[in-house]
Order: sequence, then structure tokens, then C-alpha cells
Amino acid sequence: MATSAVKKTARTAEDLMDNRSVYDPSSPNFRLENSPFYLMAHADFKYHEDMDIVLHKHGVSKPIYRVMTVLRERQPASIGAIAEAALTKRSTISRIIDRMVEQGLVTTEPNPEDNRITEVTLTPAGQQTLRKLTPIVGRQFSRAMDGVSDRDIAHLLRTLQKISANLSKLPIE
Amino acid sequence: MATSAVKKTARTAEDLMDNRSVYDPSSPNFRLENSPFYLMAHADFKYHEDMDIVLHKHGVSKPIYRVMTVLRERQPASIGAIAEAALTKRSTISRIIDRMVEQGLVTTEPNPEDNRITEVTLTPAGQQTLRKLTPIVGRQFSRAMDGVSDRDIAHLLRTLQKISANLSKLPIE
DNA sequence: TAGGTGTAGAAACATATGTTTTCGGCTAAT
DNA sequence: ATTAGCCGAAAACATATGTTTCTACACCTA
Repeated sequence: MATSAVKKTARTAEDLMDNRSVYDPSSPNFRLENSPFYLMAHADFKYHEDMDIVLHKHGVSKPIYRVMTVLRERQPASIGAIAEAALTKRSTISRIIDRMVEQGLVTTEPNPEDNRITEVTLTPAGQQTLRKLTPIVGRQFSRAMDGVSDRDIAHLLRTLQKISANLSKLPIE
Repeated sequence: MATSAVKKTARTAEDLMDNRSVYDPSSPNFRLENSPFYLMAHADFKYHEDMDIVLHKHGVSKPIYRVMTVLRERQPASIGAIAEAALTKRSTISRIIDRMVEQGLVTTEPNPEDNRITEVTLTPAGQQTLRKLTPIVGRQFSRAMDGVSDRDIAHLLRTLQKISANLSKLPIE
């Protein structure tokens, strides 16, 4: 037969405790289903996949929602600052903001101290939309975290923050 | 004042143990830097950001690398199977495979049992390229996981697998 | 065996993102 | 004061992805 038979294609995390090679991508034993970064991408993908459908019914795309999430925290914010926080290129954010202005979700005005900078602010309508979306997102979050204890979530956050910090240092090669 | 003053904008994971609201997106206390899904996206983004630069020097784009990673596990694989595993649409994978054929990384042939299916296989050159890339990716992985114990990684995997499983059930609304 | 239904993949089409260039405004050095 | 250089944003351009449509094939049922 062409495909060599493998007894167990997916092992449980338990099996790995003493077998780092299974999740290290440079090992021949590596399994995609046990790769942290693959699982992150997978979780993130699934998380947004069905949420986007719901958001679209409210005229809000995934990138627009991301921008709103950023703006909820610090407002006003420049295009560049939003781009950095939203992990997207400035030009892309610039256009997204254009659409949001058209939809009446945000307003823009030049920074009085530096005319190059465009400050973006949520309109009352934008805040209203965000409030309407919040419970929907909350339900999706709960769905994702079903059966995951607060201790586990805290642990997850700690590890993810550590990884992010590591990767923010100077890159390889 | 418009924005109510918050003493600490970024709390450590430790603080959250008894304060779920800070990472629940439906809470007003929510902070992006404490959101699991934001952190996943952030880690994934940074992980690939500098790796892509290195890969490009070897003529391999991020999606191409992803496909190769999938093929390393099960070979041959159909376009659809690759698409699903790589979290990408079939049409996109179809075109990526075209490029890979041009580069001599893979070959395609119709499945003898079902003529609709296109089976994709890594060429020796493709496997060679993959081997060359492996240590680079391994270094990046090590960099990301620096200071993270095997126990922590195992815990991370367990949690991520749980979340992925939750999100693979029927969606909300 | 013929016809309906569903699936895999490719082609055509539309959209979104990234890259490069341009423009205006800030800043510092001469 | 003038100019060179830098930076933020937007416009122009190129690329990549997603969506829809089409074709061929498999399978099921009458």
C-alpha cells in the first residue's frame, strides 16, 4: 500500500510530557496536531470563522471589529498605532478606517500638535455597535473556554505572554 | 474627564486568577493584552514574521511551507485534504500547488480510484528543501519556547486542544 | 441504464492585503 | 532662514486570497 500505516496519528498531550520531539518542528517525530503554533492558528481560525458570520449580519467585518476592539482601549488612536496593535499594515488600516468613516463608526481629525497624524475616534454609533456585538463575542468566548478552568486560562495567558515576549526580541539568522 | 483613569493598563497573569472579567471580551474590564485569542494571534504573527524572511531566501513562501508541512505527515494528499489541514480555501491551495509544481517541489497525479481527486506528492527536491528548512524552523521554535518548560508546553497543548475541540462543535447563534 | 445529486478541482471574477511611491509636514543642522 | 532628512498617511500599483461558476466524474436510485 502507498500510505504506510500509522497506528495513532493523534496522541494526547499526556503522551508528550517526556517526549519533546513530538512538538518540536525540527524533529522527525513531529506531529502537526501537537504543534503549539499550529494549534494556535487552528483555534484562532475556528474562533473567528463562525463569529465572522454573525458579525457580518451587523455590517462588521473581522478587521473592522479588530479596530474597534483596539479603539475601545485607547481613544483617540493614530492610524499607525492601530496598525501595530491590530497586527496589520498601515495602508490596510488606512483603508479600513475609510470604510468605517463611511459607515459612521468612527471620525478622524488631524492631531493638533502634529498635522501628519490622523487621530481616530469611535462615534456614539460606533460605541453602540460595539456594545451590541459584545455579548455575541462573549458567548463565543465562553463556548471556546467551556470546560477550561480559570486556573488553566491564567496558565495559558502566562505561557502565551512569555512566548510573545520571546519573539519580540531580536530575530534569528 | 472622558476616559476613566485606570491605574494599570497591563496586569500580569497572576492578577487574573480570581478576576475572569479581565480576559472575557464581554467585560468592560477586558484588556486586549490579556485576551487569549489576541495573544495567540500575536504569537503566531511574530513567529511567522521573521521566519518568513528567512524562508523567502530559500524561495519558499509561508503558504508553501505550510503545504509542505502537511505533506510531510501524509503523502500523497488531495488538494481538499491539504486545504483543510492548512486552514485555507481549496482554490487557494490549488494555485499554490501549481506554483510548487513549477518549482519542482511536488508532483500531481489523478487518484486511480477516483479521477476527480488530484494527489500531491513531494518530490525528492521538495523533501530536500524541507530538510534544509527544518533546522531554521527548529531554531525559531526554540527561540519562542525559551524559558518555557516541557510541562508548561504540555499544559499549553492540552488547553489549546481543548479549545480547538470546543470550537469544532456546532457554532453559536 | 439513465438521470439526479453531490463532490473535487480549475477558471473566472471580485475583493482584500501588502509593497512602493508620493505628498505634506515636522525637525534639526548649517 | 533654508535645506536635507525623517516620518505619517494616502495613492498607485502589484499580488494573493476568497467567492462564484463551471466541468468532469462518481455514486445512488429508479
